[in-house]
Amino acid sequence: MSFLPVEEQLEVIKRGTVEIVPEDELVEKLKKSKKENKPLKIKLGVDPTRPDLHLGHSVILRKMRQFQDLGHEAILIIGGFTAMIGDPTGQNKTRPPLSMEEVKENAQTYIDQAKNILDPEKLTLTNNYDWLGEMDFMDVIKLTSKLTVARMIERDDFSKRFHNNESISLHEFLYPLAQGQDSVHLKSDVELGGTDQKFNLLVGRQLQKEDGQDPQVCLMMPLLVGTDGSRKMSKSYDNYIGINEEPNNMYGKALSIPDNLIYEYFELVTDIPLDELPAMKEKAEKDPRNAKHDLALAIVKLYHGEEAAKGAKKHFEQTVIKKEIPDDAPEFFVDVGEETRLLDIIAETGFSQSNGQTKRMIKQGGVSINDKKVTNKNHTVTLSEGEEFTLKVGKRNFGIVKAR
RNA sequence: GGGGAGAUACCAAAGCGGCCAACUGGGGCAGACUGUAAAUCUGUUGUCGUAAGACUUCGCAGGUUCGAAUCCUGCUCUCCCCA
Repeated sequence: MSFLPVEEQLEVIKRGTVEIVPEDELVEKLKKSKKENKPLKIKLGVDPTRPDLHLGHSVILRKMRQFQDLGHEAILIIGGFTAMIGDPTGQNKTRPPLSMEEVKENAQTYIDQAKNILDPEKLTLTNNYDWLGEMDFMDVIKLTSKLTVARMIERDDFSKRFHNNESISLHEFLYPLAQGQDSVHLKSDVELGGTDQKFNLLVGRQLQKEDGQDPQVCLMMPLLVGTDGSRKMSKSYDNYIGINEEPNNMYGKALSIPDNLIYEYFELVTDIPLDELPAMKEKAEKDPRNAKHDLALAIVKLYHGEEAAKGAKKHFEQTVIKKEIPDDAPEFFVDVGEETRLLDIIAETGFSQSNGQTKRMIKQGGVSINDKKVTNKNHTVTLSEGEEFTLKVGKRNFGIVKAR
């Protein structure tokens, strides 16, 4: 295949990118690749510890996809070996190491999900266990001699933990070296990572240089801010939008982001064309309400298709804006003529964690039957043949209860 | 190797023999409001029970006591200082 002009490639590559270190080397590599008609090796290491991918992960995976579309070679490294060490990056705690079995399982789920974003046909998959597992103690010691302790504790998260009197296990220091060794092994041209990975990516550069290789270019993507608008998107903060999430949830969550994030999301997690971005930016400022609906629609469409996206929009309008019962409310059944406690019905639906919580919600006016608030926590219902009612529990749990 | 400090509910952090299911903040949940599942304000926040109440929870295992998150013993883990 023939490559696009370097300028055009660069434009795509720089979409949403925070930093390219160093940019001129990237330009050189692109020129050379075009001239020799040889794709660049784009490396992305992933940790198979958290199998549920969300939009935060998608930022980097999408960048990887863009490189694929430009004709370069995407190499996904499953950190099988490194996961068994436990990556400390961005954590304030030591991560528990995983077993071989868990790694395999997680890696598979990861890949299955990543294939929603990457082009599986053009993807090279590797596992760093294959080469890191081969190293003997001497090799490891030689590797450690290439970085000083002072340099190591420069790293943001290490220095924070160090100053907060939190534990840092020695093996965690080996993580950046292991990751860097991956680059040496693969002779990667570019490594992708979040801004929190900068240190690790730079170690890769250094090790490649020492090995006499042309060092990789480090490309940092921003950490996507989560739906809470303040912290990075993460499962543990519960501010994430999962890529496997149900369309309705996905849509609603997308709408809950603060207005000032609308544009960023367009740029980083949707595929709207580059030349439409400026118009979106303007819309996000002038008409945030509609821009956000466009965004939610675009996101759901990306993972579930157009139909589902429209359905999610409708669902949202019904339940949240008009506060009506959605078309797709699940059904529950009670026995005909049997006096049944509402408490038990709700327990059946799974809308509440415990009877205590249900009682609390009733007390606070969070439960209604046919749009009428239930005030008595011992409320009972008796349905005759063919009778039914709509049940609302909390903000967004709807159900239809029928006699059986 | 020696000395010291600490481990409390989802997180942070009070409590230091009964009034503790445990102050407070964050988070969560609910209500009001809103273009929104945002922001704000208010309420609420172990499980079971109609209720009275019962049960489980304060690192783990035992013990003292009428009674322990609080006292004692052992264990595990973490941090600091010295070597």
